[in-house]
Amino acid sequence: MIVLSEKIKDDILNNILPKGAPLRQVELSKRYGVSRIPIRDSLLALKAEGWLVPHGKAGLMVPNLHWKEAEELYLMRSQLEVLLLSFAFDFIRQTDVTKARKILAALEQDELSLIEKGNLNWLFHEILYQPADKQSIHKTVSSINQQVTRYIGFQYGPMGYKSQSQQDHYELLELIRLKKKSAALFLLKQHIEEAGEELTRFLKSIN
Amino acid sequence: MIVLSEKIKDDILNNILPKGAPLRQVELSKRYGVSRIPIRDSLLALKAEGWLVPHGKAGLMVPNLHWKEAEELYLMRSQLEVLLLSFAFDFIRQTDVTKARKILAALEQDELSLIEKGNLNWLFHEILYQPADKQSIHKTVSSINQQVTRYIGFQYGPMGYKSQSQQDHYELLELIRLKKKSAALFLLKQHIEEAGEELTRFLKSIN
DNA sequence: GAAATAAAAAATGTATACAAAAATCATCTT
DNA sequence: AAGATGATTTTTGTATACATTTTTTATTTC
Repeated sequence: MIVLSEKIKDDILNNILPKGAPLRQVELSKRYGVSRIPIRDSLLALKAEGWLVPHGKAGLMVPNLHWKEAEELYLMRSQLEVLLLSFAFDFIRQTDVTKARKILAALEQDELSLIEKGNLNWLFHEILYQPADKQSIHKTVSSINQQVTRYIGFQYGPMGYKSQSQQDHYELLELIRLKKKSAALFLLKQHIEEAGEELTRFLKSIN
Repeated sequence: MIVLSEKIKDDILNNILPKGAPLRQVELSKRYGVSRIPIRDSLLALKAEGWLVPHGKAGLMVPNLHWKEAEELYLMRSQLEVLLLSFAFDFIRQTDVTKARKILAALEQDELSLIEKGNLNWLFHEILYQPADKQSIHKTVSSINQQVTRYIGFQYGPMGYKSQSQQDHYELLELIRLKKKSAALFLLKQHIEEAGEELTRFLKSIN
């Protein structure tokens, strides 16, 4: 079985848990069929990762989605991921590109859940960053991307975002194949910034 | 009383807890005079924040210091903090500069503990970033700086680092006062990169 | 009727007890 | 003697029970 905190993350992503209201430990313990102790363990870990925020003097809650947070997450992504790609660039092998291409193919399918799409998207980027061999940065960026998945329901739902994003992905692989480093870095920066801007614009519009 | 996880952090910083060996929950519960439950709560939170890492199949340990991690932490600092300063720059007020100056004065004292010095150093930077009003980025940068404090024993101990750093700080305030934005951003970048390089060099030399 | 206070209820925080898993040690085999 | 196997001990993981804090509700006062 998957770890409890991952299950809770999924339920946050799928809007099963209420936003803005305190999560009740007994409720959760009934829902997941365990005692309050492992629930507490998970909640505290999720709090440390930014998935939950304090609610008043006691209790934790799922924070509401906010365009400002999305904007900042994408800002950090663009800064750190361009850095990772620049370190990785010369070490990306043909086999990496092949792996990345397979993920893009998998992304073309239609029967994917939001979470699966989000994971595949991150997996694609991850393959390109791995050769940088920067574990600490990678970990931070991974955590930021996890956070971004909270907003992904919008990205792949109401927004017709997918196609442009996929096109960027293919172009990026092509630039890597051609060893055009600065062009690749610029495209990646654009790709992330545009995704961030589009998402931010959308979030503003629905509030 | 300070929260338990903060107390444990302090003890990690002061090398009171063993590095590389699993932390035993019963030992810790005796040391801190509480049961294992709050110990577990703290350990899991610290794990999520990167202060502890898994030890084999079970248990957590304080990771050993490694130049590679330090290097990466400073890389992230330089990327994200320059970003924060660039957003903050036009909103930094005279009162902020005054506050920052006071912190620098406090840093001149000699009877400060390593942790106090580290905190004051971060406080100085934080004052300059606050006007950017970027809470998510700020939170991430704050967490990275917390991590950096693990290495601070070296920075302010064996290394004669302090004076150069302080000088940079004063110069930075002066550039802000003169509204020389790009010069200030460049100095900050330099300041962080040099600190990172010096620390990294030192860590390499002692291994 | 609104604000303040006190009592009740509910929720979180912690300790103890037990279950499951991991690590250690001794024994056996080759 | 090195490695494998199994028993023992240790350690972590979880449930239950209790303590403390927080929140809610009811009551009082103006």
